[in-house]
Amino acid sequence: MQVTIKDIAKKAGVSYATVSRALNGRSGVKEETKELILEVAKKMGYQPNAIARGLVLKHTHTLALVIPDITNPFFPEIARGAEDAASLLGYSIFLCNTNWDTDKEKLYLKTLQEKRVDGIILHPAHNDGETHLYDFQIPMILLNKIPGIAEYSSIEIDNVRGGFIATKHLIEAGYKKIAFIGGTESSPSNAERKEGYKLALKKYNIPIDESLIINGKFKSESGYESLKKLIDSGNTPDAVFGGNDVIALGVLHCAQEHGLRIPEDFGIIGFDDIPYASLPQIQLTTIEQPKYQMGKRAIELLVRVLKAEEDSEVIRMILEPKLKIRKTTRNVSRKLDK
Amino acid sequence: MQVTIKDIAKKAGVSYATVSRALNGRSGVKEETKELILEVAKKMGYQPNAIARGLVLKHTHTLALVIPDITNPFFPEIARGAEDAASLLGYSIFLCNTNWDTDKEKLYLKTLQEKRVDGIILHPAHNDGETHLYDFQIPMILLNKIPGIAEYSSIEIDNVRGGFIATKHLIEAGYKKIAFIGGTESSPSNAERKEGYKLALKKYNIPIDESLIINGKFKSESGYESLKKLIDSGNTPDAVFGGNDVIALGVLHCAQEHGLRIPEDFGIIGFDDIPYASLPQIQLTTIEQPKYQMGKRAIELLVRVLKAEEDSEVIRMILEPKLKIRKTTRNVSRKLDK
DNA sequence: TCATTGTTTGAAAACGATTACAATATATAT
DNA sequence: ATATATATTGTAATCGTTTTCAAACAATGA
Repeated sequence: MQVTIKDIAKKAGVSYATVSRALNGRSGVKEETKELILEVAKKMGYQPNAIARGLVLKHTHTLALVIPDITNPFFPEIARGAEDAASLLGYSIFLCNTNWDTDKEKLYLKTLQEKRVDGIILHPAHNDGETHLYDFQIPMILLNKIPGIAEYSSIEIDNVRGGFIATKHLIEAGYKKIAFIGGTESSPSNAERKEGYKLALKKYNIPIDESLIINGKFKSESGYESLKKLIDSGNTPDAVFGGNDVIALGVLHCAQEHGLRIPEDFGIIGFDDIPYASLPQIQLTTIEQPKYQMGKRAIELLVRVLKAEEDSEVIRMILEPKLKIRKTTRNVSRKLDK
Repeated sequence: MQVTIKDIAKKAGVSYATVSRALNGRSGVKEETKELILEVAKKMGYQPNAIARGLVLKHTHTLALVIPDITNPFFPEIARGAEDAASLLGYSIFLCNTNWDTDKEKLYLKTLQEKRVDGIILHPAHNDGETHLYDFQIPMILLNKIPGIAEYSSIEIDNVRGGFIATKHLIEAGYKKIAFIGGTESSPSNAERKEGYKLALKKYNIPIDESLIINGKFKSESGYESLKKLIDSGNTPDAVFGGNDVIALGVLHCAQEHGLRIPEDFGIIGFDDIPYASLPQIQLTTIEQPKYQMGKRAIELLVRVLKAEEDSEVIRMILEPKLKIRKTTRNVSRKLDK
């Protein structure tokens, strides 16, 4: 049925050890024999069996990408970056959606261990209670750090800085009453972005008004509701920094419904730069996360630790967030022109 | 290093055949011994080696999803549907992006063969020149049929019907001059949607005006340009059926820029129902493809043929497109109310 | 010609599981 | 107690590779 190395050996009249050597380009095979073997292999349609090879070599050239949900617009680009890098380096990738469920995450990690993947890149479902990560056998790098688990390398972006830049942009564009509408309070990235927000206000000597800081969920509806509450209570801000783009989109929707003129009287900035944000009909100003790069770098880092003989040290790679000015905030330079 | 079945056998004082039997719940092991073995295995932290198992069993419980580009908003839901179904059935999934490149597709198919995946679900990069699919060894099911390759089962949607429904909706909403702005002319799905468009016009005795049928690319810019040309040449339609949502979005953008009142004076319908379409700021009327279902069904079908002993026959599963009326077309029922 | 060296090759063990078959232990019937 | 059937266990082959070690061969120099 399946053509094996032995079949080739028989037909070529050599031992299968020689065939293996020839096929893998090992030295110590006469050029002549090698050519013969290669030809026979081709003629017979030989397909090496990676399973058998994996068994003896103890690696599979397979990696896994474990993320919450590929359907979330934040992840496809990461996945793409990861896959491009992996395929370039000769690795295949398992895609695993945890659906933000720690139990499913555990389960996946278990199967991945059984399937002997060489390494894993994981975006944890939650940032707490990830105790199952402690005694983990397989090299792993984290997207988003988990506070308290120091043993894994990670790729992160500087959320504090991102929050700072976002708020600074709003201030420089002349907005005065700037609200922060965030996601889950327990999420570290949310906390960090908020910290950046406060930092910027402080730097420009703007008092921090806690009534303008709202925690909700990383959902569009949450952004919508939060702004609505602010407006209904007569506490309408003239700009908001959304904890992520999805929230900002909800905010935008609400603002539009209330007839606020954007960006003239009301500015909105998000975070992530998901594909939606750049749609001509949306044009959301936001902080870009280098998503493709995150995926790519994560794989490259992972492969580097795989190749390293000794236990490599823990590395934290911090990527820079970048301001993308579009149409939901006043353009600073235009303002300066006046 | 790694705990094997032999280690367990030694510690439990039995042969490793018995261990294997106990671990796999095979009959013919005394309850007592079985419990002992299970306990020892647990205590030693045994992780079965799927590679070794795969070698003898000749299956890997691994599938692959080969698609053009996970970054394209059409695919994440398919991927999610596929993965959910697969994980429920005990399979893992390789994610492979061909980037619309037949060579890369070929290469992936080769590695997947070497890695001995049990089956593949493939959305071909192109619908022609896929000759490498002919002598393929591994069970495969196609997303989108390839004309002329009859040997594979496939999951499709009825594009002709989708095109028909879309156009019918436009007609019933009272639009008179309906253009079709399509994607790549060579793409079968495009041709089929166009056919549905013509069918609907015929049914309502509307003459087909070839100047209102435009072929371009499946890109937003293409939709934008195509409508612009129509407008510039004084041939402005009062509605357009876009070959897919991305095109329709480009059309929408152009229409908005030209101050056309949507949906009062100008109607737009797309195809696919990508996530963008339902954004509150967009609200594009469209034809929904059951993307999640497509992924799910594809996996289920694939697994069914894997489990079937005999060569199962070729199955074509045709899914139904569904009209999603949103805000870029007049609502039919409202019109009827008058 | 013979020892010495370097190249090619082959035999066999190993990777970690499953399973057919044989062997042993236990239970049942006479 | 003996023969027979049944339940439990062990031995060894197998899956398709890679690789160590030793054997065979060819080439070189004395």
